[in-house]
Amino acid sequence: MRTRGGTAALALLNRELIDTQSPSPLYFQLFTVLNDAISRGVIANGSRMPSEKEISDRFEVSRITARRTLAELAAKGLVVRHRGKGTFVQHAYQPDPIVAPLSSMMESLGHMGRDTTVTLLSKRMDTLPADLQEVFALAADARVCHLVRMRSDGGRAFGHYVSWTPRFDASTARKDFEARSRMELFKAHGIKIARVEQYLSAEGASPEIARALDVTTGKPLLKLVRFSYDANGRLQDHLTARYNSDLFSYKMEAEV
Amino acid sequence: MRTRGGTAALALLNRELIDTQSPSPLYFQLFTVLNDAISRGVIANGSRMPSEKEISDRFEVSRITARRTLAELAAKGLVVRHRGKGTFVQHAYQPDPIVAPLSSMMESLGHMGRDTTVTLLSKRMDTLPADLQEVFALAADARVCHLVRMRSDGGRAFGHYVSWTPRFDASTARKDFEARSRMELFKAHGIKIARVEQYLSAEGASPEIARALDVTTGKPLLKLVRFSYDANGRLQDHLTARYNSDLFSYKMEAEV
DNA sequence: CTGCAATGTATTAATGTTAGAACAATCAAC
DNA sequence: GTTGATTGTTCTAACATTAATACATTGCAG
Repeated sequence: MRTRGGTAALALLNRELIDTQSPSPLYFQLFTVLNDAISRGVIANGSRMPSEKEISDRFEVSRITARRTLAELAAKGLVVRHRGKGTFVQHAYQPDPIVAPLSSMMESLGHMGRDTTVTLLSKRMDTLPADLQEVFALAADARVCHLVRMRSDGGRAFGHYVSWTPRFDASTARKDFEARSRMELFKAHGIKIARVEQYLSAEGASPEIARALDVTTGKPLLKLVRFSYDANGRLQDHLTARYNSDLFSYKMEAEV
Repeated sequence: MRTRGGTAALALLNRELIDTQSPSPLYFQLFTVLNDAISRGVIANGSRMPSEKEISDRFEVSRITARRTLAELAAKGLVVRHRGKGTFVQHAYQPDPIVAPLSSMMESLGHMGRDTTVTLLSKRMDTLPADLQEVFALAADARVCHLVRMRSDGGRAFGHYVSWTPRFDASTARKDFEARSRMELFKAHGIKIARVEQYLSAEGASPEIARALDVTTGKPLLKLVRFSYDANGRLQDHLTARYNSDLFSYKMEAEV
């Protein structure tokens, strides 16, 4: 589906990707473009980056801007620079992005032949945010189990989950949330999910989520919102997942 | 699924949404936040915006920055400002975002009870970009039908499509591409699609696509890439769709 | 009319971004 | 060694962003 490290692919990195009219600094736009290209493997690990002059010519920016861009990449550790030699990608490289089947429950990340781990970032009983109170049809002061989790692959976080589950209580151990699947936890709490509704969209990373996923604020993320209902049509769980789409994408296959 | 114009929803617009450390100007981050809030109806049409002072307090920015933000919104025509009175949302309001079923072919936008129209932006026979040459397994100099289309609802563009279809030729009229469904066109050209593969991810709007969809450059878009194969497993069509997720999202429902 | 809230205007200042230019230092190829 | 390419350093300059402060103008409630 995609080439890796081909010089031809570099041709796709052109002037069209940055916008002189945008209020966002040029060096930062360029940084975003090259950062993504490196972390997706479009520019192969170990290969030479375009020189300051090449960048300044190709993207029609000053050498100052090209230089600043490479300096930011170097500061982030994605490239190393050597006077007289050039700039080289040095990137703890990750394998192909994870492609998950968009199945109904999608808690089946295990069977992708990839070991992913879950980290519990926060767990507390709290009142629902205003926009969820009506969909849960609970009292405004009801305390609901609120989880923030993160899913990683090879030490690199690619998914961020925020969930609200009224029937979960404070008793469940932290380890259970990390080790046991969500479906197991539902079952353990006597919750039977009969129907799920999922919405897919895109959203820029908020500062908090950007920190968790180690991306820049505002980076486009794939967003999934899932409502899980029991047999009585009662909402039992609300999940908002956000994925770094450099590392993760959903796949759907169908015979027609 | 979402509240509209509730004052409670305004509480979600807080300091957490902007990032002082980001190289992107504060006024522009704030503009993005408020722009999205307005165009999604979180701040209702006709309602009063927070005053310069309220914004400057809530987001912890100077009045200058708050002012600049409101000025940008006014310049874009989303709000009107009156000295002594305040700033008011004046927005040709669109109804609820389109929610499309994520079915295998998804050319069935018609049955959402919404009239959407397709505009052909460009049609030409051209050579494939480097990254597609290998997946199509065609000669580098082969000329393939390249379409750029746009889908709108009520005059507002929400989807942008780029497609490559070797079997399409120059003979098909522009009107056919706008009026007839993609499946009909496939059939008319003797193409039988047997299997599709779709990938969902997120991507920032490039300057070109930002213009077409009337959004700011870099705005997170929902991206769908579809490979359509015939019964022989031969790739017959490649489609890249990008959606403004303020106006459009995919929905999946499943009984468990 | 008065007072308050809101936007409009102006000034000053610190800091960041972008560009252009010149020169130094390093490396590799010849 | 010489040459060319590349990064490193140092200037100048123009412009944008952000903040703090003060004051003017308008609309409205009392």
